[in-house]
Amino acid sequence: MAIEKSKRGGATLAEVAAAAGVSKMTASRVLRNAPGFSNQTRDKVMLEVQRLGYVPNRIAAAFGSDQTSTLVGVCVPRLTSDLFGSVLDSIDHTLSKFGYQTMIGTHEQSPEVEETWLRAILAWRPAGVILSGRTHTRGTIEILRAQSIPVVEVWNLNTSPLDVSVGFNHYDCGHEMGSFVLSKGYENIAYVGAETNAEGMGKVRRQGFEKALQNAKREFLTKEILTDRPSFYAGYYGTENVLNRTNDVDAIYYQDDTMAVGGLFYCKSKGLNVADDIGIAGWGGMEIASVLPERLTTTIVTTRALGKAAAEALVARVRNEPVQDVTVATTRLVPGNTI
Amino acid sequence: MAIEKSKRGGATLAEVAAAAGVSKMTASRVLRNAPGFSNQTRDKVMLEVQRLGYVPNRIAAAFGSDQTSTLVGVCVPRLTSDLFGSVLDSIDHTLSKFGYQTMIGTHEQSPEVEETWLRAILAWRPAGVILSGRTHTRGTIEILRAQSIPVVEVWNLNTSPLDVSVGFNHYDCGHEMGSFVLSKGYENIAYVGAETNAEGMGKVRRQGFEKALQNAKREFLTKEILTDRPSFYAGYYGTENVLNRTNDVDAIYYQDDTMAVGGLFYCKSKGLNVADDIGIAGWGGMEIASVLPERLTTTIVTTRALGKAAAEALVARVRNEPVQDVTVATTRLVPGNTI
DNA sequence: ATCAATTAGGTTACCGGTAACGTAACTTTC
DNA sequence: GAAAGTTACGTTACCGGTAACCTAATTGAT
Repeated sequence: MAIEKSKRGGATLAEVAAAAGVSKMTASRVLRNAPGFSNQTRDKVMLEVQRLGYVPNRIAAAFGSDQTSTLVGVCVPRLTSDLFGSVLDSIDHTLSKFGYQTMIGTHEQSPEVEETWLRAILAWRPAGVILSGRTHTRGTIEILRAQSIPVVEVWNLNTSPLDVSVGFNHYDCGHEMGSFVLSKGYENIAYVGAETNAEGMGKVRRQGFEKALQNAKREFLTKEILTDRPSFYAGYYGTENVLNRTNDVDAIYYQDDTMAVGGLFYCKSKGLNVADDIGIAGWGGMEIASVLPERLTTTIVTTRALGKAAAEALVARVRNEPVQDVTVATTRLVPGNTI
Repeated sequence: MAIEKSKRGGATLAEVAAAAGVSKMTASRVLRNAPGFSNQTRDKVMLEVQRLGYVPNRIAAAFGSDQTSTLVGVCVPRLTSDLFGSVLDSIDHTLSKFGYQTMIGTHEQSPEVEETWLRAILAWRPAGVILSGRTHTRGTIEILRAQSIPVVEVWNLNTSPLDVSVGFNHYDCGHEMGSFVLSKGYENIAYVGAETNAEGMGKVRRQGFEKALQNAKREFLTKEILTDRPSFYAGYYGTENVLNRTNDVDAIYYQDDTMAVGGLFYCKSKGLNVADDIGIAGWGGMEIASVLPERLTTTIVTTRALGKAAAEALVARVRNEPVQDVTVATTRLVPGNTI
């Protein structure tokens, strides 16, 4: 049974008000729980709302009020990632708890795609936007400034954010892991990552790691950065490339845990003894690690807390409440037995 | 540098029109590429659009036209799943190509949560909604019917859909896998799954599998259905429970590949010889399988094609073009060496 | 050359709420 | 007990586009 499309919707607020014997304005106040009506009036109005099956019209509401909606635009690199998925899920849950609706977009690390998305989203006069790009185009920055709209930059920690930033300190994550790997006696360390359109935060972690190497008068023996999105297979393949290139590598730092796990399986398939023959370190604390025989050395990140903090910061900005400019979400290096 | 919030936005269409020396209506026609203007006029208008940095106001547009927006609501079980993430990503890409914006929600298999989400979304007068719930509340069905809005039910194949259905035939997936596992000589088969609020489509696959067992005068030796969302560890733990319960099991059918992989690692950790001692079959064709030493026997599903088909079906419904009521997305049993 | 069809515009009214303001009845305060 | 709030409404105007309708000029066909 197909439902036919009809332009005319259901009851309007005016009809509800008329049926309840009050003015449109009073009915509006009841529905928004704005002050200025009695309990008796509320009951009358709500009865008619029920009886007529009134569905509020947020388009008209957004139009008629202050020209901003309860929509929030959220743009993440991609949806097929447990990490970003978890952040987005947490953002959406938190926002909806505050009465906002989430409009999504993906940019695959391309600032240009982010700008295109932003232009489309701004036409909806969102209450605010949450971005996750590492860098933004000049156009993105200009239109955000012109629209003077609350912006939360999430995922990466931006010390001079457009507006508010909630993120992980990727540099420190890399640096801490670099120091840790070195402290375990590894000397010839490679990096394996994957980037599609532009550099994501994996690069920053790599730079942090490199800094730790520099402090020990060392550098990456080799770097393998595939033109691909991070995945198990990308880690597998990248490791194959690295190990075919040189036999001297004794440890690999991976862009994230999916790639690390892929690399782990490549090493095992070649009969290498993980940790002894080759050390493996990842980032992200992904769930797969919980079932592997090896305990993966990685950095656990609090994605749900990050999403919640980002959404709460945005709501606070929208409400003109004081907000901390920069919030660091916690990360924790967890030594396993792969390093 | 924080951006201050201001209520007054930028230029309006009237200002653009005045600057270009035409009427509002003509400017509107240019921007929507509606017929009725000359090239010369378009150039004049577009010049002012650029110069004034005009951002179209879709809220006003939706309000002033036919009371439906270019918003589409999409509600999936959860965002932390490669499978659902991939479907959502594909839906979003396809919709945005057609000029629609995606508003998301998650229901965690709870029809009541889906209804709550739907009520909030309908206030935005979306062009249509895409649902993924296996069942809907009476309220959901009633308000969808009352609003007479295009609805695409996705993921599961619904032979009597509310409106349009695009999905996998989960029952056949299960039945096919059941027949396959039996054909390989396995006799004492267990099922391991995970459900949170309510039964998802895993149950339907299980029923299909059970039908195949019944045809061979058999049944599941035991079923382990955890109160959890499917995950690697849930599969690991569920397998532990099953194998602790009985020694007779010679194969396990899992709700999906994440659980199957978790189970695979449990079996290996106990020194079991996969395929010989215990067969393992999953569903979903998830990427992790590409790096495992074992080739997982599973059913590959075309999530991107599913999302694209669902979005295209929705757009066609919105445009009142003919749409097939029920579309089956392809699935393919891929024999590996774990069965 | 004349009439019909097409093209390029303009005019008017309206969508469904909400902000701002006004007002009458009731309550509190000194 | 009168002035000063407070409460519970109603009235008016307006948000920024678009549909529907109308007009004048141009083009095409017979």
